[in-house]
Amino acid sequence: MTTAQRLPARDRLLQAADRVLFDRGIRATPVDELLREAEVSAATLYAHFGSKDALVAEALRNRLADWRAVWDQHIVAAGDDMARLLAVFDALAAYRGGRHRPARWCAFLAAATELPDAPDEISEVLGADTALLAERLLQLSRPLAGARAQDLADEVLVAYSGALAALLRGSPRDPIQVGRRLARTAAEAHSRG
Amino acid sequence: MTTAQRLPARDRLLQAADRVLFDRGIRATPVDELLREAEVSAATLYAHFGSKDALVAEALRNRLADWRAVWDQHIVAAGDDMARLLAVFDALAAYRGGRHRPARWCAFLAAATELPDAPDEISEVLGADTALLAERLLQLSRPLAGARAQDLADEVLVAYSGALAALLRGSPRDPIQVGRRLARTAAEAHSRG
DNA sequence: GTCTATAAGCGGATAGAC
DNA sequence: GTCTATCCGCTTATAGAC
Repeated sequence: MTTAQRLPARDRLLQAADRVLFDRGIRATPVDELLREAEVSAATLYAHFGSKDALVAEALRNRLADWRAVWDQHIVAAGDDMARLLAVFDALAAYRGGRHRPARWCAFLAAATELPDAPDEISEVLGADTALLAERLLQLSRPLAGARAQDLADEVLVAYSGALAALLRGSPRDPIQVGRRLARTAAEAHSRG
Repeated sequence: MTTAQRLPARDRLLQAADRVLFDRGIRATPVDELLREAEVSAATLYAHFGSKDALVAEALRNRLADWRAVWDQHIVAAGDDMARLLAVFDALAAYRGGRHRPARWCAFLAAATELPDAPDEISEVLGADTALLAERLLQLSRPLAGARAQDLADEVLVAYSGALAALLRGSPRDPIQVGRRLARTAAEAHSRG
């Protein structure tokens, strides 16, 4: 183990952004708080990113990459078609229990709500998250639902989004498991034809 | 038909708030825009409500009352237990097609995200919406799922929240119908025991 | 060259005075 | 109803430290 290294300012900023922004709220978090958390000066932030929005966008892109990787792992580890489809819920639970401080609900949907007039750079990340979900769920639905794969994929996307929104709501207690149940039942119904 | 009456300033403010706030965003809408929309002066707003937050809270309370009424009607009009449980989705579709300008997704969940440090007055309305949903869905689940009514109610709440979140996401195309399907399948599964 | 500290500009939003 | 004070948040300028 080498001595503890201090990360460069840019990385400290991204870490602080990921830690604070999606937990306490993007608009609710002033730049000064990020600067304090990251122990970085304002000049450095604007030298590296140019704006708060650009820092938000980069933090979201990193989060999407991490989420995709976690989801990948859970798909690979799954044993059959049903488990592969439901892996999105296990991945979500794992992601939220992992090294990130869990967002209050969903960083991408929160950004969409909090920043309705956000620069394209930001709305593109939500679009990319949604596209990733829609495409993968469709692929994973095919072996289970055949010609009705699109219907099943839509249903799982709604169940997944519902788990996230229910986290924000605070009810039911364990929305990710509830969403998973919902998705499993839908998949079984389509399998029976 | 009598001559068109000009509503009092307080009502014009509440109408403008309902029209603009939940469509364009609560924080994204400056007070000045509400004043222009309502054709009211700032002094009047602060005389009646005291703050923007208080106006938001009142607009949310009105919205919850209207939503409850629409849901009521759809439950009463429903023909059997299954239709009564699924009425929440038909009511949602009707509410969004009704006299309100539809919110971008959900006024209550949006308020929760946009105003994480909101005064109690505001978070209470989200709590009331969630409590209304949870209690009613549990009652409506009993005839269909018996001892497992709580599980079914949780599932419908997640499907409902997912329909709303999917509106924000922009995918799938018709999330309310997808949520309804999800809920129906869940209910059928519980009915078969 | 990278980063810090400080300060100040500036627009926008809330609130209250007149 | 108009006008204004005040505050707050984002951004930039300046000057200097490691």
